[in-house]
Amino acid sequence: VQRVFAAIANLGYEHNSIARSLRTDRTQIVMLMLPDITNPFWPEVARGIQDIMDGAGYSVVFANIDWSDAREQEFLRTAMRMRVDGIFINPIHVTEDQVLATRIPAVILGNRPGFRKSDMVGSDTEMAIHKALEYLLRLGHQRIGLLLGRSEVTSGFSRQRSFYEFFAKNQLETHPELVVEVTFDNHGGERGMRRLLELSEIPTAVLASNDLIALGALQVAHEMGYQVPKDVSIMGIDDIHAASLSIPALTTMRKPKYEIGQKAARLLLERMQNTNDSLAPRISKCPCQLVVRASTAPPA
Amino acid sequence: VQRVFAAIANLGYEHNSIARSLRTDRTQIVMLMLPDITNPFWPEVARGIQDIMDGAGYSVVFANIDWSDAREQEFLRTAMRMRVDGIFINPIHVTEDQVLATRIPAVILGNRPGFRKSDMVGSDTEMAIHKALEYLLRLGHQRIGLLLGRSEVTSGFSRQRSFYEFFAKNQLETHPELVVEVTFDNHGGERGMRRLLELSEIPTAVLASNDLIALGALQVAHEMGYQVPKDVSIMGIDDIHAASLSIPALTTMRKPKYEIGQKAARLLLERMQNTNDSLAPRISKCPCQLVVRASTAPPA
DNA sequence: TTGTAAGCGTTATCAT
DNA sequence: ATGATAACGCTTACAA
Repeated sequence: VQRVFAAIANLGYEHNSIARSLRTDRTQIVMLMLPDITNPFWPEVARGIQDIMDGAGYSVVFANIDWSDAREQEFLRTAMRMRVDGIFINPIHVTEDQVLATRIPAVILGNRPGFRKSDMVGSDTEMAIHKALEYLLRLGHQRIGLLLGRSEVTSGFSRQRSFYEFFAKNQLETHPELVVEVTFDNHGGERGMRRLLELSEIPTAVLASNDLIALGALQVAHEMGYQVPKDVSIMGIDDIHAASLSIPALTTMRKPKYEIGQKAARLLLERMQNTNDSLAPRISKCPCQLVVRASTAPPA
Repeated sequence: VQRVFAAIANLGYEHNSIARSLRTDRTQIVMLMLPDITNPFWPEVARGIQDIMDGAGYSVVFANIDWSDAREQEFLRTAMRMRVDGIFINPIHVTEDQVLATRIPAVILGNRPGFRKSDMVGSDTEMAIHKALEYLLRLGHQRIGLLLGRSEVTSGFSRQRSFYEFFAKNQLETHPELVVEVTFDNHGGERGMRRLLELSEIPTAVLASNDLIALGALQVAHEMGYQVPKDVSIMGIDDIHAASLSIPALTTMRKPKYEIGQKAARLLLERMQNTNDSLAPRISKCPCQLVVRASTAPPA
């Protein structure tokens, strides 16, 4: 018997998980669908997911959607074909019905008001914006610009609403010309900041929807001869790695990326266990944390 | 018959690729094994790989090794268990024999002298260093520091050799104290740069093994009150996205990341077709390109 | 052309 | 306990 085992080991035999999957209808594979693997925000949540899923015996497979509608649809079908046991998705074009139609347990990454029957884990964007504006106000800023990331997804709008809510609550006057809608990357930040700095009266501080945008804004401010934070403060949201490397280093609201990943993984594991049981959908919004670095200061 | 098809479509039926794989012994899945999904270098080569593999009907699965020996071994076994049709790997601890033992067609990403029987596609590091040093020399720099990324892998050593070769060829005197070995991340760059700037006579230019290191160095130079590039020039290698966002933007050697991915994918496809045929191992080193930005200038 | 049956490597079930 | 056998859903080879 021992010799048989030895022989088995020597021949490099690996259990055929294909056959097992055919029999058990479980693949021990989950798919993580992301709009853009290039965005430095995701790798860390991916790591949180992986660390939990690994422990539960699952392999995590990444799908790179690249903001494409067709690819997102296609990967949803691929997930069905592969018979993956679960899905993590930051949905862009896809609707909740389409996700549910796969009949694969899924957890939504991010805030998607349209997904009411699904587990969802994101960060508390409203709170992040509130805290950020509060901080800028405390520094003495009154004239605050907003570089508002905008995509097909609704989160852009909710950010805008948070912004106006805060202004109303603090009895500050709003300046519509200080709110600029931009794409979610650094090009958007560059274009948006250029517009803000071409105003006759520029803002004393600028808050961006994410760090990529803020970094683009920083770059443009520098090019146009403005000193940050002396002439204008700039602040981001996310706390991606690059935010600590810029000069000046970026003040930002840190999202608990790793924890988001962990929490999502735990939700999916539960969901996969209670298969026929109708577990109520849970949504969790992780709190953000102010990280003060060098890109913000009191107005001149 | 049409009604049957309609019913099939409505029920969201997807072909069971598990059963097919069991029968055909092909999964149409390839695995991409990376040491650190967080490093902004990889996403773009991943995209090159995906675009080609997608076209050939393969799904690309990412494995995040996280620099861990155990995980690397484990994922190699997972690849066998999953019966993936091919592997892309940037190997860290794993030997060529271990990869060959899986009997899965593989392409090596990067330069690994130890892998003599495998297809390999990386960038021409020697040439990159040569071109970089040549450029700094042309600017008038004589006293050049080197922040040498160091890992278990041998590429660090070959970079060091390129460095000394270049100095010998140009009859420049070498200063051993100007060569500092650091880890491959921005912390390494910070620590290394601090050491260089604490020397009684600091270098007029610093070349780093990658952009992450260079960005860390930039940060420290700024903290310690040195102006870049006036007081000291800093240069990186890779041209990651963040390199264009730093202030000053980083001069660097651009590696053709997307093309590397494409070429690797094409090699793997060939290798998977000529299964029993003994195709000779091909190694390709993609040329790097100088990208001049704002972090380099003639010495004061 | 159309249809039938064997077989892929497991796991689960049912006898022994 | 131990061992034989059916079944998972597909592909393919062969028969009608």
